[in-house]
Parts: sequence; C-alpha cells; structure tokens
Amino acid sequence: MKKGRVTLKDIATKLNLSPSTVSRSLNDHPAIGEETKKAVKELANALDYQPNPMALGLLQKKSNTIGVIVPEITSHFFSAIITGIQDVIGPSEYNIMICLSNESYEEELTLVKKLSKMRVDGILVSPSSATKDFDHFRRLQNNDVPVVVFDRDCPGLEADKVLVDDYSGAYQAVEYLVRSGCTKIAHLGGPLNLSTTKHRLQGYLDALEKNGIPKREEYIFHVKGFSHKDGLKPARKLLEMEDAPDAIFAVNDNIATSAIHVAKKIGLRIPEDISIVGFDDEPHSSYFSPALSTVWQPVYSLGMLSARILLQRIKDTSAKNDFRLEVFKPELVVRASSRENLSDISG
Amino acid sequence: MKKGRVTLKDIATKLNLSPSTVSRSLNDHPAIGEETKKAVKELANALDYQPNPMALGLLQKKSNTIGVIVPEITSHFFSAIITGIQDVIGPSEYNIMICLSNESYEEELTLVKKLSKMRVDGILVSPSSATKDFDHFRRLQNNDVPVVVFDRDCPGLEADKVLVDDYSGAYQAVEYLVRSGCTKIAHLGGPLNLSTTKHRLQGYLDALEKNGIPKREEYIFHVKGFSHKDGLKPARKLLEMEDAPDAIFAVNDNIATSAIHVAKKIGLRIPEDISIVGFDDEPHSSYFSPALSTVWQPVYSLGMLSARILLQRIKDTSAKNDFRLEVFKPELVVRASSRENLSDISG
DNA sequence: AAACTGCATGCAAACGTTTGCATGAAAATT
DNA sequence: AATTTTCATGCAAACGTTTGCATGCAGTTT
Repeated sequence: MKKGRVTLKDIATKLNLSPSTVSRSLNDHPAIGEETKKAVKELANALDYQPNPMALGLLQKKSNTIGVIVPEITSHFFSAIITGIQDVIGPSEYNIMICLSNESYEEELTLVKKLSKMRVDGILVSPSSATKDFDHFRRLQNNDVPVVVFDRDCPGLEADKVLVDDYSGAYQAVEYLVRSGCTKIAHLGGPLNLSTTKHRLQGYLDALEKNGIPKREEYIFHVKGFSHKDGLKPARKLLEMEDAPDAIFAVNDNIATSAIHVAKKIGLRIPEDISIVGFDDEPHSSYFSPALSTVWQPVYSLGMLSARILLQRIKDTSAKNDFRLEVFKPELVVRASSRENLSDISG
Repeated sequence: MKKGRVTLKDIATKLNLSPSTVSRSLNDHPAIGEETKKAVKELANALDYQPNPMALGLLQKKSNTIGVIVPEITSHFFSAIITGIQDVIGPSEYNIMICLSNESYEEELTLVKKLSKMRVDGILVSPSSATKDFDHFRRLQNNDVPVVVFDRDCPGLEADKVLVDDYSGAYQAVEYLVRSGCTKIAHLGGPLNLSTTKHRLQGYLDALEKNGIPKREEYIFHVKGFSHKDGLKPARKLLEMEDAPDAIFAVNDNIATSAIHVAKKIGLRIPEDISIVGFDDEPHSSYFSPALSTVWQPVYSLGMLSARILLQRIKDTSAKNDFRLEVFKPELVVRASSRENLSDISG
C-alpha cells in the first residue's frame, strides 16, 4: 500500500483521467474544465501529492538547486553570510547545497565538479585561499551555470561580484590609529593571495604613507591561517621585538584576539602600551576585555545580496555580459582596545 | 554544439553502439567485451561524460541526497557539527542539503516537507527549541526515510540518536563549583523545552542536592535564547540581588560571557567574588579574560558519528527496530573564571 | 443536413538512465 | 552437418513529468 509516493498516474487512475489532464489541472491550464480541475486538486490535496522533482528536472534539464561554496563555516563571518543566503533562497523555488572547500584548491575543484554533475542552476562562491586559477568557474559559466563571487574576489574572472571594500576598512582603522597618536603600527596580515587580505594590507600601507609614517618590513607579518592559534607566534615575535610597535592592525578578530592575549601575558597594558584593532566584528568581540576595536562588515546583507543577484541572473539568462559589481562599505568600530585621544591631523 | 551535456546516447551514436551497451560498459558489466569497454571508457573520459543524477534518481527512486536540519549555524557549536557531517558525507556518494529552522517549529515543518518532496534518502536533525511534537519526523520514517537525531533529543521518537550527556556536564561543573568553596550557585538556564537545557538544569539541581545545598528558586533563570544579549538582563538581575550568588553556571558560553561582562561592570572580581562557568567551550572562550571555565563537548565527533550512523542506516534498510543511542561524555575544562582552591569533600 | 467552431480530454514523445529479455553470430559439442 | 553452448550486443520498458498535436463531441452557423 505505502509503496512509493503518490504520482500523477495514481490520481489519474482514481479519477478515470489521463495523467496529462491531471498535470494540466494542477498547473491551472485554461483548457481544462473547472469541475475536473476542482476534483483533481481536491484529490491531490487529500493524497498529499508532491510532484517528483527529479522527473521535472530531467525534463527541464535543471535541478532547481543552487550551490554555495565557502572555505569553511565555523567562523561567524561565513556562517552569517550563509544565513543571509538561506533567508533569500529559502522562500524561493530553489534549494541550496552548501559545500566546504576547507581552504583547499583541490577540494574546491572536486566540489565544482560535483555541483556541475548535479546540474545546479547557479553557484555562489567564495574561493579558497589556495585558489589562484579560476578556470573551473569559467567551465561552469560555459555550461550556462551563472557564477556569483562574494567576499573574496577572483581577479580576471568575469562574473557578478559582491565584495567588501577591505581597502577602505583597513585604511580607516590605520588612520584612526595614527590619529590616536600611534606611530609604530604593525600589521598581522593574512595569507598572501587572497584579495581581501591583499586589500587590507594595501589599505594599511597607504594609510601609513599618507600620514608620513615610513613602512617597516619587520612590522608586517603574513599569518598563514585565520584562527587564534595562527596568530600567537607572530604576535609574540612582534611584541618581543626590541623596538616593539605601539599598535597592531590585525587581519581579523581572531588574530587580534591572539595579539591581546600575548600582550597581556607579556604585561603590556591595552591600550596604553599598545592599541589593537581587528577586522570582522564577530559577536563576541565586544565582550572581550578590553572590548575589541574592529572593522564591521555587513555580512548578512552581503549574503542576501549575493543570493538575490544570482536568482535574478538565473531568471534572466540574457544580458550575458554586463556583470554587476557591488561593493559594501565596512565601518570602523572603536572600542576599548585602542587609544581614544585623537589629535587633529587635518592640517 | 555545446547545447546540453553529453549523454549516454551521444557516446552510443559516436561509437555505433546502443545506449545499453554504453551503460553496461561504464558499469563494468561482465557481459561486455573488453575492447568495447575500453573504447567506451576512453570516449566517455574524453568527452567528460557525467551521468545525469536526475535520470538515475527517477529510476531508482532516490536522490542520493541527505538533508540536515539545524536551528542555526552562526554558533560554533552547530557549524562544527556540520563540518563533521560534511567530512563524512562529502567523500561518499551522497550530497548534503543543509537547512536552517531558525528555532522555529513552523519553519522546521516547511523544511521537512521540502526535503520529503526532494526524496532525500535520509535526514539528520536537531530540532528547534520550539518543537514539541515530532510527528513530522515520524511521517518521514513512514516514507522509509531514516531519521537520525543529534544533540537535542526528541523524547518519544524512535530513531537513531547521537546525544551528549548534558546532565553529566552540568553535574561536573556544579560539583566543581561546590568543591571550590562556592555555596550560592546560580543557574542561567536556557529555553525550557529543550532536552539539552533540561538536562543541564537537572544536573545542576542534583549536584546541589547531592552536596547538601538547598535549591533557591530565585537563583534559577530561564533565558529565552542562546546569544550574548539574551543573557545580559538576567545576569544583571542575578548579580544585583541582595544576597547575590558567588557562582554562576550558565547554559552556554555566550550567556556566561554576558555574566562576566555584567560582573565586571558592577565591579566584581572574577573569580574572587564570583565564579562563572559556561558550556560548549567555543574556540574564543579560552581567550577571554578571565579565560572561561566551561564544559567541552566533542562537537566534531558528534557530527561525524551522526553522519556515519545515517549512512549505515541507509545502506542497511533492514533492522528496522533496534535503534542506536550514542551518548558522548562532555568534559569540564577549568580555566580562570572559576576558583581553584578545592576542598576535599569526599568525607 | 452539412460544415464549422469551440471545448475538454487523451495520446505519445521526450528527458537520461538501467535492466530483463531477446537476438545474433561464432565456437564447441554431438 | 546439425545442435547446443557461449558470448556480445540490442530492444524496449520503466521511472514521473510536461506538452504539441490529435481526437471527439457538443453546440452553432450556413
């Protein structure tokens, strides 16, 4: 009795109709009589009929699924973006398939293959920190699968992009540090080939230069990951230098947290001896002591907009060439981990 | 030319074979000649043939997809579980569809319908805090979709379950507080109808009773959510009482963090004036000051095991009735937010 | 009465696979 | 030489939909 789900044919048989009539009834086709429609709809409801998406997908050559590739989801940053994506896609007709590349190019490649095989109708992607080549995304595009890149740029790839102005965020942070009287400002940067960390580094460098502070190579570190432990050793090296910095701009809140941790351990007062600024504004950052000064990014909106753009791109398969580029502005949030006594440098 | 993907038929035509022969060749059917096999496989490789999963799914009445329903993913807890799930399912033949219920029963219901419609082959679920009735999961089971419940129990539902011994974790934490000399131990608990928070509450109560400390109703709060801000007001109420507690056991690290925040603001010293213990051991918890004492849970393993059990259940459709119940032991991690001078209470 | 217009419905093909059964040819047995 | 066996391959149905076209039947027009 309960073998398999109820199909169009089942309904057809019970009503002495053909499957096509049942199909048309459910789709409100004008050529079907009102009574028939009503009868069909009622029975379909009673039997809890649910169209088989695979049959549909086979016929229409689409899966009604969109793929999302992110490096990881344990950080608040990506999980909040995904929440934004979900909130847009969820109510639509599409399903989401979330995939983690674990910051590995090979895994990313595998995932793209898997999603392509699945015939996803579109892809949202933030590339891994190991990805330097974007041909796998181009192959998707050649198969008419639209690609939207978010947060981490893929330079040279022609696609819709939703990014954050990391340069501006870093510039704001460092300029603030300068105005608060810091002169020896270090940078705990991230992996080298990510657009985001590159731009943060550049924002740091330009803010220094603009304010007449010479760049010091020994003040710049390229941390290899984004988690707390990745920041500990570099922070220690930095703070135990002879001529230690009086401020640190970190590539994210985790690394900034490591720096705070090390600074405290060494016996430095924050922010009197050293100012520390992070990036991301994770929810717990304001609960640290001292509360972390950081750069806020509109993560949820970023996820939502990316999803909306993809949805629109899927609907409107024309307009092949004019890709959208959306750049969100981040914002400095000053808390207790950085000095407050601003000098006027407008002159 | 590039219309649609390459199909079995395409390969068949090019090789002057029938689709069935091509299919059998690719599946290493013994009845196919070696040369034919080789020729087919080579061409399939050259054309980058990828079988259409929808055609397959239609035929075999399965989607090769498993659904995951979680209340949210912005906390480290669930995102780490999902990472564990991914690491098990990823290499398998199955795809994962992650869905967020946002702690809402209605959304959970919608998601179950959606996944059922998709013909997922199995479901991993941690119910929302608003869910009291589990018939929607039973309906899945009746459609031969195996369900594995993780972390948050569904009392009365017969299914495989992978849980954490929250009772033990809470008991450990509170007993530790007692042994360290605290006598006025409060509890910032969570929403009332979750198995996890209920068990943590019970562990708290039993640890008190066992140690001869009378329960004080005014020391017990039921916080409505799990985020920082949900804990602020209750923490303030607690700490500004006339007879304020000398220890707080919080339902999770976020709430514990709020308590620390409030305590500091009021001017209390931690742990001299008040000990605070959390639950979850989030990655940043050891970087707070004072570093948070908390109860660690094997989240990643929990995700992995849940996924493994589901996979096995899908493979082995027999053995309907003997469901597995796996309970992980959590572990108290003592850091700086709780007193250390343990007295011997063994006598 | 014959032809025509609507209208409601059914037929059959298609989407890309898999698989039981039939077919055909060559090789091995009688 | 006739039969059986073996081996390699093809045919066709099935999975659950949608959709262009054909069909049939009523009512309306000539």
